[in-house]
Amino acid sequence: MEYLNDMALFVEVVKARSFRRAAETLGMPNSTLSRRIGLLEKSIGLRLLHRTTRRIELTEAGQLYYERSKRIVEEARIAHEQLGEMVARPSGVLRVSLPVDFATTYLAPLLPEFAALYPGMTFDFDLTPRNVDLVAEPFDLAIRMAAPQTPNLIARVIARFTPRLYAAPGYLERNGEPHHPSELERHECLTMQNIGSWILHREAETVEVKVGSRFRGNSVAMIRRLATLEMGITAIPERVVVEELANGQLRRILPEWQLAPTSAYAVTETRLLPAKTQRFIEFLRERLREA
Amino acid sequence: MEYLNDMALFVEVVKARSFRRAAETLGMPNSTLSRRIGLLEKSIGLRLLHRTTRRIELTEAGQLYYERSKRIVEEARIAHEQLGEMVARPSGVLRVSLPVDFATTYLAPLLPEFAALYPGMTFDFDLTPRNVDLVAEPFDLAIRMAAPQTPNLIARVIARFTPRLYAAPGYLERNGEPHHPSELERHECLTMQNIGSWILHREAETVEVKVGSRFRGNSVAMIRRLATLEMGITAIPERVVVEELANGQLRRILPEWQLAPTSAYAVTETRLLPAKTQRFIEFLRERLREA
DNA sequence: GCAGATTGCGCCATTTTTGGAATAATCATT
DNA sequence: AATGATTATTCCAAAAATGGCGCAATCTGC
Repeated sequence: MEYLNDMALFVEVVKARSFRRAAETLGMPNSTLSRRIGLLEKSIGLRLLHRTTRRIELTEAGQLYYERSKRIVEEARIAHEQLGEMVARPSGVLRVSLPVDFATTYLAPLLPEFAALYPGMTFDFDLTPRNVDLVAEPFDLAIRMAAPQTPNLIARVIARFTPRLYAAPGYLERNGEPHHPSELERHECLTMQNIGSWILHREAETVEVKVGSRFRGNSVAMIRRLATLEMGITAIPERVVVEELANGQLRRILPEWQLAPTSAYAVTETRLLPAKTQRFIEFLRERLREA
Repeated sequence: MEYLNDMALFVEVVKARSFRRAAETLGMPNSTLSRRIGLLEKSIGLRLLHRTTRRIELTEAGQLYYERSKRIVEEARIAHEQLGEMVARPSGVLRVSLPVDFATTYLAPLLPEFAALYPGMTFDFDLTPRNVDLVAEPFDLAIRMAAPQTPNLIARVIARFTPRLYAAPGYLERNGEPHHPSELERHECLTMQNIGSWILHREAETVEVKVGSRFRGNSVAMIRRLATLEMGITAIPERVVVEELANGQLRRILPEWQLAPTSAYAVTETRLLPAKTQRFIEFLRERLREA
């Protein structure tokens, strides 16, 4: 079963009708070519071509073998070219698993442009909080808000978020506006699940404050809604609340302070990705570098 | 263009749904298999299968590649099996170039049996005294009465002839019967072209006698005919004149003496022969060992 | 004819590939 | 949860393939 490469060499020799020319087009020394063909013949126990130094002629067996081989080699070449196209030209269905919030806030606005860029692509988004199994399920890509600790998964940062603090004017009127992070501990701080404290930065200064409230959720949209409903202070990237800021539903507080940046990751099972996936990640990185 | 073998390995891995099992059926260490598949993936720039240590799953690219590859590999396997059959089961046309005398005297009687042995074979005999070019002309085999001095031609002895001396009774009556080789010089000795002397053996004794006559020919049949027509003494293998001996046309003389054996050769362009040629040579060697 | 050019093949130092053992990682079972 | 079994991958010494080079043989242009 180790004769398949030699088959391709044989086809090339027959096509070129010469060892030397075949070796040239193949980019290999003719000593190698000659030996490989000789070994192929020995392995099947038949001489495939009569050779003089000036001319080569197919034997009966060689004729038969060539007729079959050239088709086989050609088909193999096509199969590889097709794969090559997958690497070069984005097409087909891109299956992405990603969090709802990321999809609606960050991805959705970018999609029309990306889709227009690559007309051959279609999209299949699975908006789910769970961490899908990239190996078992047919996803090309997952977007995660935290780097996966699983080994043999490749994670690339596609966006860095710097959450800042926002609250509804009504909430601030009722509870007062904090002027230093330390004051946050006595406020309602709307946080995502599993978050116990905020680490706040101002220039080189860093303050960690324990935060908490009666409301927690795993949805940024939910947190934001709670904030506009004057339920508390939230730490959230600016882009998420740009509309609420514009119409006055929310107002930034402690404007000199910001939280430690968090990142969004494009997670894949491998680095050897088809073009559709590569371009998508590339595009997101470019557009979301500093979100 | 060096990925064709790896394609076969990939197909095997997919079929076995496991590297280990595939390596087993392929008879290779799984370390090699793993590395080869990995290199294949790297060379095309796409991952073909998602692997955990427990399960193998095709990627989209892998699925596509497998669909194409399995057909290609299967066809290649069939092509090789077909060649294998050419080695194993003799079939097709056997083209032989051989001398007329060998054909009529030695080969013809054997042909019915050989032809019956291999019904798939047909025969094309070219009876010619010239030395055909085995490389340029489509002959599978040439039978020669002398070893070719050309290199890169393979000659196998298929028969050894021990010529003995015969003459027609009428000739002997007229010219007397010699009782020692030395007497031959004054006889009409019918020889093949280019033969100047006979080397005669009796036990360990050797005598060389200059021979010659008014008749020479390159045909044994011609020489034999001249002998029966009482034109002289001839040195010829017994089998050639068995009929003439039986009906008294010829008689053996100097019965204790015989000429140096000569050989008939099966000459081919290579040792890598299809079954039809191999079996033919084999058959001739068996039946003509001591002619 | 004859000389130069071309071609296939054998030889051997060098590079590449291989294969067994160790390692990492996953799944089933307790 | 933890253990044990199974499996893919990595590492490194050993084996194999490679590729200039020279040789022998042949063909082409003069």
